[in-house]
Amino acid sequence: MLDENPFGSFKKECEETLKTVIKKLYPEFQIQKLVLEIPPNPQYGDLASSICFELSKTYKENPETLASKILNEILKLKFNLIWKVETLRGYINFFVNLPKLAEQTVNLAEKLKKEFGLVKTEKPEKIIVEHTSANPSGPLHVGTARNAILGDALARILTARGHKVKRHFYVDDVGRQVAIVAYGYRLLGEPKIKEKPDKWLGFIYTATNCAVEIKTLKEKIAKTQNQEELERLKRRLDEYAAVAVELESTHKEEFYKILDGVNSDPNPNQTIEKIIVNYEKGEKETKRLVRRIVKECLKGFRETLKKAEISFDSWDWESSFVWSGKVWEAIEKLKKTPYTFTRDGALVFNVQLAAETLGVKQKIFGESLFEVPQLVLVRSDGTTLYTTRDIAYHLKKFEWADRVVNVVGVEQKLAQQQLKTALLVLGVEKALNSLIHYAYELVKLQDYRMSRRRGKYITFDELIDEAVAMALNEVSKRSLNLPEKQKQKIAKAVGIGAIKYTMLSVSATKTVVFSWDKVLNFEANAAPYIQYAHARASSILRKTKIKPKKPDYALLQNPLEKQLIIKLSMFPEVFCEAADNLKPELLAEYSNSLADAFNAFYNKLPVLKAEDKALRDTRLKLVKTTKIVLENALNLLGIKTPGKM
RNA sequence: GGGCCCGUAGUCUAGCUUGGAUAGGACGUUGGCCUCCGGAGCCAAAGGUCACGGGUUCAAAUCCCGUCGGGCCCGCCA
Repeated sequence: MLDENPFGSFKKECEETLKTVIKKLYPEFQIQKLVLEIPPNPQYGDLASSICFELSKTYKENPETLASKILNEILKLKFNLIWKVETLRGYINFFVNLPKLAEQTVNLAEKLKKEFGLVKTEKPEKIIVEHTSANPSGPLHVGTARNAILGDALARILTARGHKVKRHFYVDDVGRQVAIVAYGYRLLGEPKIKEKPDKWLGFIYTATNCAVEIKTLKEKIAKTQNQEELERLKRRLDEYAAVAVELESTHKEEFYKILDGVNSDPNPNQTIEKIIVNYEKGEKETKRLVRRIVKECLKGFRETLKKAEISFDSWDWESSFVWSGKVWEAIEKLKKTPYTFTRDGALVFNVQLAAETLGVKQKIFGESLFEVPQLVLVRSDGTTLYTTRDIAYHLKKFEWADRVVNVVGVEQKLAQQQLKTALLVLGVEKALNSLIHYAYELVKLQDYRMSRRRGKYITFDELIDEAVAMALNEVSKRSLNLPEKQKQKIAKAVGIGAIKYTMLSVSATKTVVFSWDKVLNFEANAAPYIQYAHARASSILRKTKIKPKKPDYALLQNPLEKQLIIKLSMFPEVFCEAADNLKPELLAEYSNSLADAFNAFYNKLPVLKAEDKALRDTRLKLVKTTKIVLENALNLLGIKTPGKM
């Protein structure tokens, strides 16, 4: 691995050097940690250690004296990638042998090309990445887009690391939301679907839900005496009335048909529940209706995801785990443990007791002493709940997988913890460390909260279409002589790249406040900036037929060249860290800083018109390496790198 | 009531796991740069009580305790 990681080799050498010397001078000193860090200023070297501050505690000498003693010993050793070592104010500063580092990096990149930096793990695992898994009752929106983009990047990164990765989409077809759509669709007389199906079904969902809410709220208001409660109900009714006005304006005829249907139904909620129960039973007519709707919705999802170049290996239907009896098998097994009991006809899982008995309470739920809420597994009417079915699903996942990464919103944290506990009860021991909830925060809108129920959301389609249109406009301004088809291709790469970068560059634990301005401002967004750096590198390489034969890396003396070489040499390390810690944002940030280094280099130093041939050849090598690294890095994030833009 | 997450210039954001030298970057603002490989670019300037208060340490944005703001969860919803 070290041969494939130039900067890592340098770091390793610094570590070894320090260890050797400290062991010699202070044999009894236990090195706790030997962290080498990148100094704040290049004049302090390329890597530095503050170990002397640590030593000074034990040996009561001041760090500067210790540093010079250590330096004395270091200078007796032979170096490979280390060029020189200095001390300053107690720090030991290592300077890299730049020509050597450059040569190694460039040669590796030339040899490995698309594989450069993608260092393979020593312990390949079978990993399932479950992501997106949007409820099939309406279109993907900007929130699920964040999920899809994160999940897709994680899958790409883990695959590149040498793991066997499968991407799964969990189709949540069992449950209330889909049942509501089924109800509404039936009220409409099951018409042929004309527009994009997920969008159309999203309308039916919102309209039906709205009609049911209005009816239910009116009934409650008629019965309520409590003034405060009455006010609350009236406010909600007003909200849904507003939603109704909007729905009426888009699909008037259909909306009234649904409204009338719901109003003439003596008990709509009961009708919806009946759909849920019948579907779970696998009753023929309900099955036909629901499956039809969900299939249509998934068609819409696929179309959207295809535009974003996000694909899946498996679509796992929740219902299949119910019908195959797998859910009940799991329930029966849990029933036999001491951790379940019956309450008011429902089957309840005592998560707290199970976690404590298995000794995993702290590990799963943290240090605090709080009482873990119990989990209802089976309703008193005999139907199952989401998390129950998820248990069966995960038993299946772990039959194949060594590790399961679930890209699921942070609001489901408790459910994921309860799920993990259940799996441990059922004997899936690897779930303890290998069931990973990759939690991400929600995407919010500036003025209002997104709400599927109220039909207030920005769809992934709208987002893509707007961004691509905007990009096409920009491309047309700049590259007038390109054929239309190529312009469109570039616009797609730029527009979608901008969306993906926006989602990937913010840590998953932070809420994203969505604004059109942020995504569509290509000046501010880093994706077009990075792609531009890549296009410039490509342009240089396009313009020359020179195959640099005799580069001389000692000629690279300019700080801008140095900065670029160091950045390039760090790519394998950044990649490994991103992959092993599931941190795509590291690659986003890295790509941006590499583009910075390249753009600065490009602006100041001529490549093809360099002062002499050897220098030209050497710089050409750097350009080539930059192109390779930018491609590899962005590719891991699912972002394209067009040669022209 | 309990648990978890977030708080860094006017705005957005990195760094927090593993404490280290001058807190990186972007938008916006101000001022420069196309006889030179693509100006979606480059250079420079201004802008910070790292929410607040304690503590640990030679050293705290980073670790610990507390406070305040914002969010999420604690459903026979998903």
